[in-house]
Amino acid sequence: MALRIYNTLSRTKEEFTTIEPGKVRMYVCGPTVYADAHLGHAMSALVFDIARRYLEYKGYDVRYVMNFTDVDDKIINKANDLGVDAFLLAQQYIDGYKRNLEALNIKPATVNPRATEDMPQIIQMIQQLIDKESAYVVDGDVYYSVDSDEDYGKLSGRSLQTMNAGSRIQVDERKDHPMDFALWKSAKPGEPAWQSPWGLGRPGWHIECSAMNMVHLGEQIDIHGGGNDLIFPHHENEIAQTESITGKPFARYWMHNGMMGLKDEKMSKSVGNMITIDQFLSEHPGDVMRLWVLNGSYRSPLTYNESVIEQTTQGYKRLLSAKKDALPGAKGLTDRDQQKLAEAAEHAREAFVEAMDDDFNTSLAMAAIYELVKLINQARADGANDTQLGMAQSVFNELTSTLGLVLTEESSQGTSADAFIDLLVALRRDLRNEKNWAMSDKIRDELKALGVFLEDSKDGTTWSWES
RNA sequence: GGCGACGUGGCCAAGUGGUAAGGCAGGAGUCUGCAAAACUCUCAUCAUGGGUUCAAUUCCCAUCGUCGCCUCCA
Repeated sequence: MALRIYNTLSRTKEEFTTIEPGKVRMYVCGPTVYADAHLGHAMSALVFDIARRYLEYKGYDVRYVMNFTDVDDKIINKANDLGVDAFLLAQQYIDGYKRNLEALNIKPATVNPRATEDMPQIIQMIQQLIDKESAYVVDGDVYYSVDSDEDYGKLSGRSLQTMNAGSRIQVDERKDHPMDFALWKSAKPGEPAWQSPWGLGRPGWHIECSAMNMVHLGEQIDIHGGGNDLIFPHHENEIAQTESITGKPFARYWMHNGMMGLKDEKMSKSVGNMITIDQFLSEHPGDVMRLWVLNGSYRSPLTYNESVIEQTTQGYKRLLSAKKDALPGAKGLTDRDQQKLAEAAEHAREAFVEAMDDDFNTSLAMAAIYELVKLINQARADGANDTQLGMAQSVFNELTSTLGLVLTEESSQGTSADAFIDLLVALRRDLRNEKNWAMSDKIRDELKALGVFLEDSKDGTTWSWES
């Protein structure tokens, strides 16, 4: 069964093949680092982490590049306001973002380039564009000429004729065409600047990504990802720049995730309606964020609200239930039932793969996992022993970890408390034997208030730290 | 104004030309001293109006509504 990916370029699902057999060159647009990252960034990072993990599960060797845009008006303005160095300010947010990604169990990228560290390649590419007459210099600024590119607009489905540039912002009179965009901006006082053939200045946003792709992945890549708000103009312009230079198709598959919304509006730094990743993770496990993304389609928008997070948390607890041990008095399944369990687990794996192969249909893949949860819990209720459960649980672990779920219970904050809890549970057992329900319930309630969760069964009591 | 996406049960959300996965919540049971968990059973005709078809939620058109992009943005 072959993996199919929805390609924004063709607006259809296409069978996935790579430039180099067994290897995937993948680039994902990372954030502009001038503020704490919010849930929209988390969504995007999770979507592509899941895609990457699945590609690796399929046996691909993935070279995964996620950049940081670290030179930009907003960073410069903020650094100037604070009176700090822009490069260091960016570094601070980069560090914070990396901590966020780690907390969300997002695998580290193979490389995290930052634009200011690939300046020679940026300048070289601009020069190549000028040499090919795809770009022109005006007073120390360099612009890309959209008229030089006959298929400009192919990603976003826009034609130059129908685009009404300048309808909302003023067009710079010095540009040949209103849609021409800056490759290089001459330095203004108080801005970081680099020496170039056109004088001191700094690069435009779009050329940075083209250059980082070139340096870290080469002229042609397999997958280029990012939020769908980047389709135009950012990715359109990346294509124009890179293909004008190489004359070859740039990325084979363009993948775009849907936007994160908050109260019927896109969550964004500029609108100010955002929940930061830090805020979210202070109240919820990282798995809940990931599960929320997995519940839907990566190309569709996601709208934040408390009740959906609550629902997701319940689903998360259900997943956790599959990992529990056999019941204390488990007698073991018959060989026949054990065989049926093994077959059902295998079936779940097949359903999972089939779902993921269809453009990463995580919603369907989760349905397969929930089926497996039910099977495991049924088997446990039917008396399966740990070995028998373990066979199905290993499939469960394989599938959930492919999606990047961690699913480890918050274990004891300090193991030193465990002995005391065991002692209380033992005392409570005696109270229950004496049918002292009032005292035993009191212990259970008060432990719960402390975050310790007791569950009684006819074979004894188990306890865990509640998350 | 242009381009694109979407509208499925109380909520989240897959999906298909032949009468609708999964999760949460709800209802009824099993188990249990109780609670919790788990398990069993139960809960929709797919925005509206037309059209094509033997048959449409799935295709086409229109209407209404929502969202994204066209400006920095994951």
